[in-house]
Parts: sequence; C-alpha cells; structure tokens
Amino acid sequence: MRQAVENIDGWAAATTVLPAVVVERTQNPQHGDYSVTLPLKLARSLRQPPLVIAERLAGRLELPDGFAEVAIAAPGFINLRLLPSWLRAQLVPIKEAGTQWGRSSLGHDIPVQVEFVSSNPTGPLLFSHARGAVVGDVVARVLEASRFKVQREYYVNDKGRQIRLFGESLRARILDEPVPEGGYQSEYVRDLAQELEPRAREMSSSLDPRVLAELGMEQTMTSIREDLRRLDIKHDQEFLESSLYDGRWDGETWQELRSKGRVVERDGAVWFVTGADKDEVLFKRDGEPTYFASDILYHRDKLERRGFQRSIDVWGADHQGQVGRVKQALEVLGIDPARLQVLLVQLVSVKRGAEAVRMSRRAGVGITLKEMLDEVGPDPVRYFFLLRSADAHMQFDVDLAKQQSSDNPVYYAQYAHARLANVLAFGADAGADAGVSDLERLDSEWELELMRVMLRWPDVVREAAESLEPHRLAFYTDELAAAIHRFYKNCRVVTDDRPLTAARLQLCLAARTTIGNALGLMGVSAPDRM
RNA sequence: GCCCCCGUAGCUCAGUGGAUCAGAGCGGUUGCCUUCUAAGCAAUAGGUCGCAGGUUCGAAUCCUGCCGGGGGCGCCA
Repeated sequence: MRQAVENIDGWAAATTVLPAVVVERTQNPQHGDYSVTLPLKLARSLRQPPLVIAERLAGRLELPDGFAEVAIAAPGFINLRLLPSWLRAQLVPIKEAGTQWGRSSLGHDIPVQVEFVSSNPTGPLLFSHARGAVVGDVVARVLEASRFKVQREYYVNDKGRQIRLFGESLRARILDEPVPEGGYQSEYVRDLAQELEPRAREMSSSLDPRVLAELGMEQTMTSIREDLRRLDIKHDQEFLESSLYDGRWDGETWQELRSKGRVVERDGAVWFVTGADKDEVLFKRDGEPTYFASDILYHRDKLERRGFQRSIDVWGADHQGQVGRVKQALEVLGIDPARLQVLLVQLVSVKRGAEAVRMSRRAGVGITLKEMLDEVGPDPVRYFFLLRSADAHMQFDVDLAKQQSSDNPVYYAQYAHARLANVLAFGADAGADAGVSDLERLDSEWELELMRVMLRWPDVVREAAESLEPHRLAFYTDELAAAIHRFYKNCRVVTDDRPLTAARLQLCLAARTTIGNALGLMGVSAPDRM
C-alpha cells in the first residue's frame, strides 16, 4: 500500500524535498477506502495545480493487489478503492489467524514496563482508582498484542510518614486510644485493627506500630489484589519503595546528583536544584525522603538498572505537577526523559439518579471499588472507562451501567458477539467449509461494509499501541458491533441456499473472531449466549 | 499569579497536528418480530463545534487573546 506510493517519488523527487507520503483512510465511504493528499501538498513547490499533479501521479501508480480504480477528486485527491473480491479473500487469513488476528510485531520484544494503580497499602481501592487500573491494564494488553515485552508493576509506598501513622492508628484503635494527629480515622482502619488484634498481640506484646503497619499493609494488599482480580487485572510485580533505600542505590544516586551540582542543603533540608524559580525538597528537615526523592530512585532503577526501554506510568491527574521534575531529574542522571511516559488519567465523578458526586482522591470520600463491582459487575466498569479518552473528565452513570437492558452500551457489543455465536451454532452443519467461489456470493452492501470494518482491526490495535489510547478499542468495537447488527438484520444466514449459507457462515466466523478479539483486548467478556 | 486537562446536539462523549460531509449513544417522535436472539434494525427532530481575532485555497482541528468548568503549584500523599 505505502510502497505503491513510494514508486511515484522518483517522478517528483527532482523538484524538492518531498513531504511524507501519507495514505489515509477516507472519511466518507463514497470516496473510496483510501486517499492520498500528496498532490495538494506538492502544489506549491511544483507550481502546478494540484489536479494536474494528481492526474499525472495517478497515471503512474502501480497498485498492489486488491485495489480497483484510482479516482481523482477535486481539489486534488487521489482516491483508491478496494476490490470486493480482495475483501472477500481476506476472510481466509482472518480465520487462520484466529485469536492472533490483529496482533503485530510492532514492539520487537522491547521490554516495557507499565506501572499502574500503585495505591497506598493503607486502605481499600476506591472506585476512582479503577479508571487508572483499567487504562493501565488495557495499555499493557495492547502492547502485548503488539509484541512488546510488558511487565505490569504496582509500586507500593511501604515506608515513610503515612505508614508510620497507619501503624500508630492501628495501635490506637486496638488500645481504644485516640488516633494520632493526622492519622487514619477511617472505619476501614478501625475494622482492620479489630481483625488484626489477635495476631498482633501474639507477634508483639507491646503492639509495636511497625509490626502493626506491616500486618496492616499485608492485609490491605491482599484485599486490593482481590479487587483487581475481579477486574481481571494482575500485576507481575509489586515493587516496594523501601527496597530503594539499601544504602547503595540511593547513596550512589544522590552522589551522582551532588557531583553535578544539583543538590544543596538549606534550612535543614536537602534540595534538588531545578534551575528554575523553585527548588524541590529531597529530604525533609526530619531527615525523611520525600516522594520526589523516591520517584527519582525508582525511575532510575527501572530505566537504568532493570533495563526497561520505556516506563509507562499511569497517574491520577492530581499528580500532574510531578511529571516535569521527575523527568528533569532523570535527564540530569543521563537518562533520556522521553523514556518515561506518564498517562494522566482525569478524575471521575459518579452519577446516581440525578445527583453527581465528584470523586477526588484528596477528598478521601467515595465509593470503594468493591462496592461498585458488587453493584454493577466488572464488564460495565471496564467498558465504560474505555468509552472515554483518559484525558477527559468523565461521569460514570451508575444507573446506566447497572441496567441489564438495551440502554447499556456494554450489551450492544456483547450481544453482537452472542448473535454470531448463536448463528454459527445454528448453522454448524451447513457451513463446514466454503470455497473462494462461494465467497463471491457475499456482495450486498452490508456484507462488504462488515468486511471493511473488520479489516481495520489490525490498524486499530497498532494505533492504540502507538498512541497509548486504549479508548480507540472501545469506539472501534462499537462500530464493529453496529456493522454486525446491520448485517444480521439484513442478511439471513441459514437458508436453503447451501453455498450462500456456507459463505455467510464464513463471514460470521471472521466477524465473531474480530469482535471476540476486540472484547478480549479490553478485558470484557464475550458471551456466546445472552 | 503560573502550569495541565476540558468546553462539539437536551444529557454523556468521539472526531481535532488542514482539504472529503459535525458524528455516536442516551433522551424525544415514528415505523419494523410467521423465518438464525427485537439486549436488534430503520426513519425523524435537534448544534453559531465557548467567544474574538489571525494564518491558509481551506480551520471544530493550527496560532494569539479572552470567558467558563476541573485539577495542580506543600519539608501532603
């Protein structure tokens, strides 16, 4: 496809530097399947009208297999159309690829880490955490489908002031004393204290807050893992913040920054010199490192010591301010900051009835993920999050997600899959195999349209992987489901016409493969029956 | 004050590094089940793409400035 256009380069190369040759999909099917806008871009440097250029180029085009006519359209497009016979022939490779259909080797086994969720082990996952969890997981899935070597990591903040307060709060609850200033007042900690008390007393008769914090984190992580499991999310590794402070890695890193003149002591604290108007604290006056300090050690560890080419971090939008300074510190350490990509996931508000409740991490209030999973189930949670781009604020409509009815967009896609599965089962004996000649019977607008949509699937996966935009999968799935429903409505599959039946069953099989793979990449179930 | 995200149909949101259409779902109105699942299909109403300039043959899309909503700018996490 692209190579075909390269062939014309020689013709124009003499004049000037060529703009990139781009073959894009047409937005309007009336204009064919692909279009080239090169003539419009060349018009100025060639000093010829774009239409003339288009005609000369079109005449020289060597089309690869599968393309029918080349058309010129004002003001200077070259439009290409796929041959129906070529479309039909693609059903065979889709069938052969099966669950592999849509995968690519784009990533060439490059090691990439996706770090997501990373909620503190001092309380349950809130529903607001789930958006980042889903986005991170699907980014990981899409990268895996593009043959990146992906590791999913959960970064556990298991040290510092918050953990100390956590332990002290647990102790206070057990002893029925007041929770310390700034401590954890939540019901969760109260219940946890009660649950841990017998073991805690056994392990530490004095109820050492450190032991309590340890037990509490262990317990909390267990429940977090369980919540994530229900969303079909599993991390390969839980990385402990405390492991960064082994006395060598941290010492070496600070030494490196110091040698570059980027560390100063002032007011009893240790600062990273940004060179901008405001420096950043690395070590507080009480000697404890800040999160920023840990972030530096952590990302250096991933990108330098552990050898990941890229680290894709999924953060809440409220951490936006940290991106710049972590990247800056990495650069000082000689690490290309572009290797760290931060996906900022915007906040979620929950709509229940007519009421919208904003969920902010800071506000600390909100529905837990567990409660939401109990109420609506994992499929709507995943699908709804994927129906929004990560950088858009979104409103989660609980009532809609909960509806087991046609209004719920999840079912639209799942129903398309179930219908196909049903037809395939119904017609099993009639469609054992179809030859290429039979496939020629597939010539209605609905059948050809369905094929066109299916054939975009590999591009969708690739684009989602390149842009790190998992919502593209959901929008594609919706389109594909629409094409399937229209086909189903207008083309009776199982009839007395055996060859036609066989051909249509082949189409159903390919379509089910495609939508099944799409749902699978999103981690949404694809039922055979609804 | 500075930085980031958003502003597109009544509602929730796609599209946005130019040309080739302003779109989907929900909600409104109206049709379609003797045949493989109507959790579906089809039709219809509904929008100065926040405002104002600018660049261009062409701007929802790029630039500038405003307005509005959200988030950040801690020796908090």
